[in-house]
Amino acid sequence: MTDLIERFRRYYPENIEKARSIQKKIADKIILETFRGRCRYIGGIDSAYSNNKIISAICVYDITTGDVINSSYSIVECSFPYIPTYLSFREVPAIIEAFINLDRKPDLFLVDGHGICHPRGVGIASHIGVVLDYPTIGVAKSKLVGEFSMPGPKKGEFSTIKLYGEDVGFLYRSRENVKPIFLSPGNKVSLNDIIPIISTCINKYRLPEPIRFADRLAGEIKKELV
DNA sequence: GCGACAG
DNA sequence: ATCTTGTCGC
Repeated sequence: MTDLIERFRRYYPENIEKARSIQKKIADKIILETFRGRCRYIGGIDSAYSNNKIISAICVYDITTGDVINSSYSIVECSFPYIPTYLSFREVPAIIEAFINLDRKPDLFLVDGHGICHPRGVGIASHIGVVLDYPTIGVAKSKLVGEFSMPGPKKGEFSTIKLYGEDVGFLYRSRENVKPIFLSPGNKVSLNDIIPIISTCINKYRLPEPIRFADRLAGEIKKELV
């Protein structure tokens, strides 16, 4: 816990100018090894905004029952503007606080946004994965960078996303005839791990269940805020 | 210089 | 992300 706070501070810039060098330090810490742990409780992380506040929510989903066994959230004043490729500095403070508020920690996290599919290999899922020292997978709804072709129209079809000539993720058709989602490793998982893991928590919707629940929770908190 | 650009 | 009603389609 004190380690967590320490890592959070070490990787948080004092100003926008230092954000880029911080990202490079985080990138050096990313581990892309095969995930060996249990994969039953999957956490979903998503954020919502209200005025100048960020509401981050976490829901822990049990893939064997389909239930959310625990959840938490935090409300934090925005301390960083939204700048493409620097999204994580805006949301990480609130996410860390929500994580601290979470009683039952999951086996890994699904984060709303990209992982290593990022210009410097440090999307929000990777940033959070390094700060929490946790396995994370990035699940984004739209493109940031990379080259790819569209996957087939059937559920489960996918294509590879390349960046600087290397494979960094997948475009995954999570539901028939629906716009595919962008998947990439965040931290402590390999490229080959992510589709099998994601498929265990996709039901009848485009986004995986843990993220859908987190999205809904953040939205509810936002409503009660007024 | 021009276009692209997670949430 | 957010502002927003109805509406077309499975």
